Amino acid sequence: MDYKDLANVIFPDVKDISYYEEKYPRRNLEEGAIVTRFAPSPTGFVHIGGLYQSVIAKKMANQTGGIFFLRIEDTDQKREVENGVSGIIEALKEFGMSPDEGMIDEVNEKGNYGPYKQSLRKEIYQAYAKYLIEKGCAYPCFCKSEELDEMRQKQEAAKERTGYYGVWSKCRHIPVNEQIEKIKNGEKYILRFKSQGNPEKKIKHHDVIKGNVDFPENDQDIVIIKSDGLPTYHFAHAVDDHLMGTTHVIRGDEWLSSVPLHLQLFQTLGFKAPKYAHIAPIMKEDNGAKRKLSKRKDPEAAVSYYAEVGIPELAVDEYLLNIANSNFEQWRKQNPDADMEEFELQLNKMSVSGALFDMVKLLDISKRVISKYTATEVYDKATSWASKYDENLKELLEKDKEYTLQVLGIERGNQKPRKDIAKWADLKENIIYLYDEEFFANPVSYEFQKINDKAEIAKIIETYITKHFNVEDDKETWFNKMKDLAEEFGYARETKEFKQNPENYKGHVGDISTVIRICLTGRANTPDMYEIMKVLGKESVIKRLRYAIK
RNA sequence: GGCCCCGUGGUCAAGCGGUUAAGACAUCGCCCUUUCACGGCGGAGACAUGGGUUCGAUUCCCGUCGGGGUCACCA
Repeated sequence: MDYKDLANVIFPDVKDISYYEEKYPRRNLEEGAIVTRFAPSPTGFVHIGGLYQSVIAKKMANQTGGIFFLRIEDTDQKREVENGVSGIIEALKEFGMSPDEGMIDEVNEKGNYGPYKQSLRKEIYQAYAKYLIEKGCAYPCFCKSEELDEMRQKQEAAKERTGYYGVWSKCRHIPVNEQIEKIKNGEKYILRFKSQGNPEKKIKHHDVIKGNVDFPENDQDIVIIKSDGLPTYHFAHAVDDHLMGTTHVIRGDEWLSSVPLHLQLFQTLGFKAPKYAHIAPIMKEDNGAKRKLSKRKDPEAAVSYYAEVGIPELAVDEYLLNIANSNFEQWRKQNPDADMEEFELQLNKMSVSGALFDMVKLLDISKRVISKYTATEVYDKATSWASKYDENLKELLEKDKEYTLQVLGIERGNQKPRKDIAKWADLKENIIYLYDEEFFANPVSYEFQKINDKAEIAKIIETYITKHFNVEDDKETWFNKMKDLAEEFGYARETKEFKQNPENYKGHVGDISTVIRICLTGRANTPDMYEIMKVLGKESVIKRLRYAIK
């Protein structure tokens, strides 16, 4: 009885690995092309950190003429969620991170290296597990979980390293014929890797992001095939990334300490190891302590949150890119209109430690992104957001599309577009007063500022309406009339004049225009009033002004 | 606790033996402006700490402190 017999008892029916080696030939890509992937569990939930990884992975693949693929890691049935795969695919799509290969919906996929869902690759893993058994590099372990727990407790009590290794790995030393006998007797078992590592020795590893990291060699006989016949993450990672031709494993840095194990796995399987790029997580400050953005505690951890509040996907992508390479913002400043794709991301410039998530900065980026949109783009994007999250806004926008486009076009498209909308959820408050029905239906109470004498205000307004106001005026004329009005009431035509000789005036043109602004809009702060009057039109302007002083 | 990683302004970060220690966001002031937003200019604000090494350390080494990760039949 030898390893070969053992292997045949355990996996009588699986194919030889040569079958898979031929079925999935090396990819024929140019030198330097990066093949990488996003490999989430199908929980239906995409964490901002997952998006972050995808942004980086996709960018690296695109930049080098490589491939970015999506692999679903569903080897833990306990975590299975209904429609978990499509949720991920949809999210990636929204953020422009659709993969080149992999799952395209709940059941279908594209690409020649599939299946891209691990539960469908069971016999592939088993073939390689069989290969390891034959080589004497893997063995069945009959320990029960209670035994394992007990062992761990002993180790802890003795202040020894925990785990299945060295003298603790009792099943490792069971003779082959006994192993076969136990299996034939129906004893339950799982498969473990027979580690050849020596923790006294160090391995040198160069991580693309973290740089040089030295670890003790791995000597843990980790589980490779679980009792349900599915592989553990570690084993699946080695087999899949080998077969799928992954050149760079870009993943969260919680995996960094598994590198010695993974390297060992690749080596004993006879695979060429990929390069590793371990990404620091996005953190959040919590009572003075730092922790990863948490799915349970932090709404902004979910990628869906950004859609809900109406932050454009592009803004989120750019923010993430900015965390990845801080020189992105310099590049953006020099190339304000360039596509994000043109920026060249460098993995080795990434920070080795986790950045605190900065919503304020994201919103700042978002303001810039939105300020660049045309009125039509704002209309389309805002309407699509509103149709999901704000029916009232949707109605408002759609009631008179032409009018809305004018409203959205105020101070837009020029050299210095307004940067006052950070997210679609802010839009309604920003424009609602420009709609007459809303304006008259919900009169806001406001306070006049410098000029607050009712009679004086009425006189100013009446004079403006009868003597000066004309929607046909060009901006300069309009502006001069405002100054004329100021002068008539004893206010300086120019702010500067007033500042130089305040004793000569009751105030300056700004005080007069503020009166009109407040009467017209109910607000002290608005975009350019000339443009607003143009959009409102003659009738509305007069109606509003009269209404205010009646 | 063992192992590993990290510690530059409030935040993100350049710099990596000799710098007036960049820049962005936030903040404050001024300018621009009929208001606001934008934009422009300027201010305040940092090398965790103690020892070395060195002519000279933010940069190199060690300790301390602080932060993070990891030690599953989860990924």
